[in-house]
This record gives sequence, C-alpha cells and structure tokens, in this order.
Amino acid sequence: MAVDKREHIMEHAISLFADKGFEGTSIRDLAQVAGVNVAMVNYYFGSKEKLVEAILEKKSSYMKDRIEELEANTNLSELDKIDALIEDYVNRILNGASFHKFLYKELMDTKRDVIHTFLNNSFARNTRNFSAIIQKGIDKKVFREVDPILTVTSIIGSISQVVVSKSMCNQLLLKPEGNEPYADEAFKQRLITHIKSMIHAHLLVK
Amino acid sequence: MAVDKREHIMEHAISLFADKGFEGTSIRDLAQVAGVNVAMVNYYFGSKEKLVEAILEKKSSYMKDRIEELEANTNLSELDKIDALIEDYVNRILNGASFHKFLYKELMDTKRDVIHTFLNNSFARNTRNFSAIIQKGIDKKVFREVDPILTVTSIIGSISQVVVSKSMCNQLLLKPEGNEPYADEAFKQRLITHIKSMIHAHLLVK
DNA sequence: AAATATTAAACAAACGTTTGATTAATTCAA
DNA sequence: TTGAATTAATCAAACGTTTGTTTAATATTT
Repeated sequence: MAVDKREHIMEHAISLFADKGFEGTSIRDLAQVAGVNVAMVNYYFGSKEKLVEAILEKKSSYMKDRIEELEANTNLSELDKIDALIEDYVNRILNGASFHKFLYKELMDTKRDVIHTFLNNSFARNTRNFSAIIQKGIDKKVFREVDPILTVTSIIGSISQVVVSKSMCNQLLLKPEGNEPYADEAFKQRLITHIKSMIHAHLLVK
Repeated sequence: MAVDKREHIMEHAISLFADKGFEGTSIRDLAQVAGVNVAMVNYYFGSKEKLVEAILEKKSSYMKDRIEELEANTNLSELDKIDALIEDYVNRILNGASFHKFLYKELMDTKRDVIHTFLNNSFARNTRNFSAIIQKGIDKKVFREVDPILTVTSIIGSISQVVVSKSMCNQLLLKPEGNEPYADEAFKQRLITHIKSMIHAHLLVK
C-alpha cells in the first residue's frame, strides 16, 4: 500500500497546488483532503518542497520524449509531425489540466530555485526541439519563413490559455459554472481543429 | 506624500507577488523591499488582501476601454482593429510584465474568491468583446469562418506565454540570464510581427 | 493643538516539521 | 504454522518559527 498512498497524496497535492498554489496549500489542508495524517507527507516525502520534486520527477518527462521521437522520425512530413504534436499537446494538457496549471505556477515562481530552473530548462528545451521541426520545414521550403520559436510559443500559449482558468473557460463556452470543459471531447476536438487550422494557414500560405 | 507612498508600496507588491506569489510574499518581505515599516501596509490598505484589491482597482480597467472603443469605431476595418489590439496587447503586457504575471497567478488561483471571480469576469468579457470584432469580420465575409473565441485565446495566449518566465524567454532568444527581454523594443516588434502574420493568414486566406 | 504618519514591540493564529507512542505488517527461527 | 522479533505505518500532540495584524508610543504635518 505504500506506493499507492504516495501517489494518492501526490494526486491531491497536484490539484490543491494548482488551485491554491504551493504556499497557499497547507500540509494540514492536503492531509485532510487526502484523508491522511499530517505527519504522512513528511514521512513519505521528507518535506513539502520535496513533495513537489517527487511530483515533477514522476510526471515530467512529459512531452520531451514525444517531441524527440517525432524529430527523429523520417517517415512523416514536417506538417504531419506538427499536427501530431498539436494533438498530443492538447490531449496531454487538457487531460492533466491541474498538473499543467501547477507546472505553470511553478514556472512563473522564482521562489523554489531548483524547481524554477528545472522547469525553465524543460520548457525551453521542448520549445526549441519543437521549433527545430518547423525550421526543417522552412529549410525544405515547404513552410513559409515564419518565426519558429514564436510559432511554437503560440501553439503552447493557445492551449495553456485555455487551461488557466476553468471558470473563464466555461464563461467563454457559455457553459454553466461547475462544468468540466477539459474533459469534454468535443471541446478538445474544437481546440485541435482551431490550432491546426491557424498553424496550417500560418505555415503554408503564400 | 501619502498617495506616493501608497503607490510605492503597490509597485513593489506587484513585482514581489509576480515572482513569489501572494502567499509566498510576506508583509515583512514587502516592507523591507519597499523600505517602509511593516505596519504601513495595514495602515494604508487595511489588510494584505485589500492591497491586492487596491492594485487591481488602480490598474485593471486595463484593455477593457480600448477594446470597447475600437468595437464602436466605424472608421476602421475589422482587420485594422485587430492589428491595433495586437499592438496594444503586446505593448501593455510586455511593459507591465510583472503586473500581468501577477494577474495571471490570481486568475489561476481560487483562494481569494472575490478577486478570482472579478478577474475571470474581466478576462472573459475582454475575450468576448475582442471576438465580437472578429465575428463582425466573418459576418461581412471579410474573414474566413474561424473560431472567434479561440482565435482571441491564441492571441492573448501567445503574448502571455512569453511573459510567463523571463529566464525561459531569455533562453529561447539566446540572451544571457539577467537580460530584460520585455523592455527590448526589437523583441516587442518581433512578437507583434509574428502574431499579426499568423492571425492575418488565419483570418484572410482561402 | 489636532490630525496624520511612523515606529518597535507584541499578539494570536497558522505554519512546516518533529517527536514518541501505538498499531499494523513483515520476517523468520523453531 | 506458530509466535516472538523487527520493521513500517500511523497517530495525536507538541515544537519553534513565521505569519498577518494590532497596539500604544512617538514623530511629523497641517
């Protein structure tokens, strides 16, 4: 049961950190929500900060492998690779919306330096690797001479913007408060379609 | 000196809240950085939370007025209005990068309910008003039948993504740590050019 | 002199963490 | 397979700090 309980605590921590922030979530809050004793967090993870590191270690190879795999793939066209990445990003980010929100908060936060640096490097490397695919398409003269880094920034930014606030999202979709937009397959598809359409026009059109 | 000191405290608060978060910034931190006594924050603002409300009240008509003004304007084409808004957003957000980061964190955070609700409504309303301009362009058959809400989401998301982390931004621009990318006029222009180019292709091309 | 601004000190509450006792699970010789 | 020995897990209580805030005295302005 030991491993299960660790993950049980981590899942609740992700959701609380996403909504209330790291400092905004007390270990007593977390313990209560997760249904464990206050001492358990320090027992299993050593400290509140190490809990964050454990969460990142567990969850954070994230898109890295997928991007590098696609970058190396020689069968797919650059446009196919970008389409695949758009789909993957939307699915990964929307399915793990709380985790992504939590990542984002930590990325913005300079307080926990090791974590801040780690996340900055991860995000920057993923963006760079992704943009290398676009650059290859430009070199092959399949794509227009767009700004590869900022194009990737727009893709990630489009998805992240959606995930920043559930209630803003519901307002924009004209859904009632309490709706779960990120779990809605139709919305996921709508977002994928929009981003693909925008990026295709951006990359391909004269 | 009273008003000046109030604003002096607010400016330092914005920058600290942006980097360390609301709960991550103690009043003692703030007082020291701002060079005032700990009691001054409560003396001038009443509480730490009311300090946030004062900051929002001061700074947060933000883009609302500009969007509504442009929406009502009958001289400009829809495309001109969108271009104007892209420029305004980039300039406003990058010039007030700390403030925007702080806004974003509060938008993501559900802990302070009044503020969370207020910001959600503001962001949603701005997005809706902005998208109404796009909708009008679609109705006039000047624009393609794009997704207006998600198109605005992409514009705002593209800019926000840049502002989320200064060190990620510097890494991507191949600038040394410590560089101030948001103050760089050339980068601002590069971002404006990219977004305009992407959105134009998205809106206009068959 | 009255009102406003500033201060150091003190407040209770909440914080992350540790403790020492208790229970549950596992190990392993008989 | 049993039952003592060892380890792991859980708990309530307490620890020392830090937190936001208040106080009461002092300084400055008006």
